[in-house]
Amino acid sequence: MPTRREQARVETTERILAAARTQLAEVGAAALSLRAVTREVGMVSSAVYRYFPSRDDLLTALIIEAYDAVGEAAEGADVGSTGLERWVAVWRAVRRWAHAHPAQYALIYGSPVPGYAAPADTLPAAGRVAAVLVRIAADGTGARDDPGPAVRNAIAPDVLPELDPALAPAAIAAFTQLFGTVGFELFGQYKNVVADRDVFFDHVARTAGRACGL
Amino acid sequence: MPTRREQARVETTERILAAARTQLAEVGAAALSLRAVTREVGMVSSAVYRYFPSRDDLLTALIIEAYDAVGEAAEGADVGSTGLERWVAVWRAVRRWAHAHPAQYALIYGSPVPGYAAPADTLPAAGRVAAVLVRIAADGTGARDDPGPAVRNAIAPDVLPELDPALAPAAIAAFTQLFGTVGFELFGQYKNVVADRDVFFDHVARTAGRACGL
DNA sequence: TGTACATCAGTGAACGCGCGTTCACTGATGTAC
DNA sequence: TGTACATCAGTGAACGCGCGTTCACTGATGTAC
Repeated sequence: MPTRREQARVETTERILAAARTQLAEVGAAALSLRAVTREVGMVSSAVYRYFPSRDDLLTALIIEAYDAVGEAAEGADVGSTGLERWVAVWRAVRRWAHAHPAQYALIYGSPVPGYAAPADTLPAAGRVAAVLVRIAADGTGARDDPGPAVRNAIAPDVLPELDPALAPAAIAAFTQLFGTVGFELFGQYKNVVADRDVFFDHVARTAGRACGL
Repeated sequence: MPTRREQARVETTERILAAARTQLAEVGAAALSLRAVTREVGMVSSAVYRYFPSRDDLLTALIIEAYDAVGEAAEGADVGSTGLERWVAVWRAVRRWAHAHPAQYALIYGSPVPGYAAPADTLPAAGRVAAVLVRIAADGTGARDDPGPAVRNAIAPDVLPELDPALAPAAIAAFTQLFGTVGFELFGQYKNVVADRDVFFDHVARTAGRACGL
């Protein structure tokens, strides 16, 4: 059973992270300020150091949180359908999450925060969406054309062990296309270019899925 | 004939922009500081206001500069070959420019600077790379499959007047794929995933080109 | 060509502001006997 | 169950720092006559 202290610590940590998320949405990662966060929480600025040893550690926590959140969204959408339907459902879930949390999306898939180097702790969480897509592609039954040994060997060995090596380049290209499309939409590059983004996105998703043998 | 004053003004403006580019590479757009820029130029901080009315105007100038620079790189590569070769040459030029100028790339294709709204002045420069790609696709002779009226209508009208409407969705997806791939490479998402990025990139470029009827 | 005035680049001081982090402290909570 | 001590969350003051922008000024450059 957790002591009162342990309980309070968990709660306060969550309050700090929530305030940090709000700050993130308002001013972005580069301008995220510990003082503003603690002000919002209602504690004195130095108190945050009882929870996070520095600003960078708070950023790292936010990054892991965000990766886990998209990852969960993707995993949660991977139920109840098969093949191309299943693939499109996951794409849509990622997109929906991004639209609901643009600042967190920018934090993990946008330009890196200068002067901040993400530690290795973020890597497992970062791979969750890709893992879902690869799992779906691995179950595919459609046509797949082998890009040849040169391209196959361009992919890091052991990165997608469950997947037919001939499919790996297409899978990584699809992964890139997913985040590229969502990012362009979110960051305003489709202004005056793509009118109906739902339809366009679904089209891109299906095209990428077919290229992955679905 | 320009007066000494006019000449000096042009030179000083260029020195300020050059210092701003250096700053951009060091600390990123969000942290770019007028004081640091003027320090590097060797003038007093208030002097910059003779050249740019505010920090945001300096940022705008940097953005337009960057769009023009990639645009020029793309246009400069669009010579001496045809079809898929020509397409791949332009892709490579964009990638090469991005690798040479990662901070400027992040400024225009990365997450937007919070609190900064790009004015309409940036739009013409922003379209140059896309214009080159569309020109190449319009000359294509390969197979093209029509995605159907629903998807065709998802594209904003008049955005690509020179292009077969059946090709427009593929062209925009290709455009997205180009900047998505370059961005992922630059921002570290391919770490431990793509080993030979030259080969992978060329493969993606060719695949996208074929999808655009090349 | 020379003079009188207007323009404008750059200076230096000042404004009010916010930042990350350290440190000695108080008082509440938890633990061992 | 009660007491003595240890742990630790949060305080408040301070550190040294950098920021964007304004303003009155000096002195060089340009223009009109």
